[in-house]
Amino acid sequence: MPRQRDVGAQRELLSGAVWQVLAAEGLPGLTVRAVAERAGCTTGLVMHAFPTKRALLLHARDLLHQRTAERADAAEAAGGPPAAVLRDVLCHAATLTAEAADEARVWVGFLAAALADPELAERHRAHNRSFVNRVTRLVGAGHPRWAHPRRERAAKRLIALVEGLNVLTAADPATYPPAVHRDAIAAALRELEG
Amino acid sequence: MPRQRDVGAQRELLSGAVWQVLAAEGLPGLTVRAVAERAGCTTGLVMHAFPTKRALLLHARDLLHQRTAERADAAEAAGGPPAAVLRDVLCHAATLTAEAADEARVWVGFLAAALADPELAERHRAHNRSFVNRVTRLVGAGHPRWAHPRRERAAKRLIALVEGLNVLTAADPATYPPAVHRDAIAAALRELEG
DNA sequence: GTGTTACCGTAACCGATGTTACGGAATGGA
DNA sequence: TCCATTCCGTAACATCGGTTACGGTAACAC
Repeated sequence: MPRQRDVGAQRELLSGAVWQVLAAEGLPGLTVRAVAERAGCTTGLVMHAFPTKRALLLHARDLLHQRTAERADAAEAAGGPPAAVLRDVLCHAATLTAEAADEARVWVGFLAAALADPELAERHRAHNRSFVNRVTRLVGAGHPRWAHPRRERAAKRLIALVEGLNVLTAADPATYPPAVHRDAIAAALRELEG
Repeated sequence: MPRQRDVGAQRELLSGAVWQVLAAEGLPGLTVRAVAERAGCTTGLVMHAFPTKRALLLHARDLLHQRTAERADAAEAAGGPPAAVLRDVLCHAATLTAEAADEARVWVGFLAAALADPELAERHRAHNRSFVNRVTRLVGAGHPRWAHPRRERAAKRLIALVEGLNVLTAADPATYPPAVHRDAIAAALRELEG
């Protein structure tokens, strides 16, 4: 039984390379060769770790979802008053750091790819809906008297605001610095409370 | 002097074909051949109307900007109380119709392309900034006492909300029907007035 | 140390894509 | 009617991208 490999670790490494390429070169630059180069290997390893390029993209998409969900879980687990938890979760989804800016560019790349790939689109919807559910729950924690539809509408507004800022920031960071994100989130939450 | 052509009309036709391909096939499907087929011609005409594929994209992008600006101008020209004008302009930017849904998908395609093309990115920023200026002006019409920075922050929040909804709707129209757009715009404007 | 076996780098293949060059066809004037 | 000239479809070219197949190489068992 000769040398063994850790397929899971390889796939995570390659998914990370996918993110880097998407952040640096955009969707048109996302080739198997570019991913291999970022990962420090050749296309041979890539095509042995994944049956096809689409499988690589799907894995990278799912892993991104998982990572962001973990961060949101952590923000929730920190506890505190409902309004503060909601604010923290939204801030973790916003573009307040350089890494978050990269992530926003990656997110746009995946979104554009999803508009041409039903399976990728399905993952996108599943991810976004689970985020809507999370924020709906957090809104409900601060407003127990509100009926579910009202909570959900408020959640969708909050998410749209944050994702819109992320998308706009991806193409024009100078116009949408972190202060704009913070101000927008604060204003939206103020409206929710008042 | 043999047959003459209307180069401008050809370019507009081809730009329309670019939008159709982008809406139907997404950015990966946007090839010169696909555009030619949509336009009912061959790649020969395309490459005679534009020196290169990038020039075609830039023209299509600019034309899209121009059309949306014209619609906003029309909404403004209709007149009425400042709050109503602002609401109408935002509603024209939102995804309330099937054509608007196509447009949102096209917008995502251009955005993803812009993240890999500095010139396309420059056009995107110019367009978005002019929209920020427009909305800032409309906010100011309803709130003459507000200083410019406050108007601009409010405008950026409104635009982020609408664009976020558009982007999310492009991938998941069922979760973000027109009613959600209308509700979000109404709530944001209510907060602005109150 | 040696043999066996899984791993992966190399390199080729094939379709697709942007771009170019040529030639036929259609138009407007003489 | 015929010609000259512009336009654009055809088809080829070079390159690139995803995928595949082969062969060397490195690790583990004995």
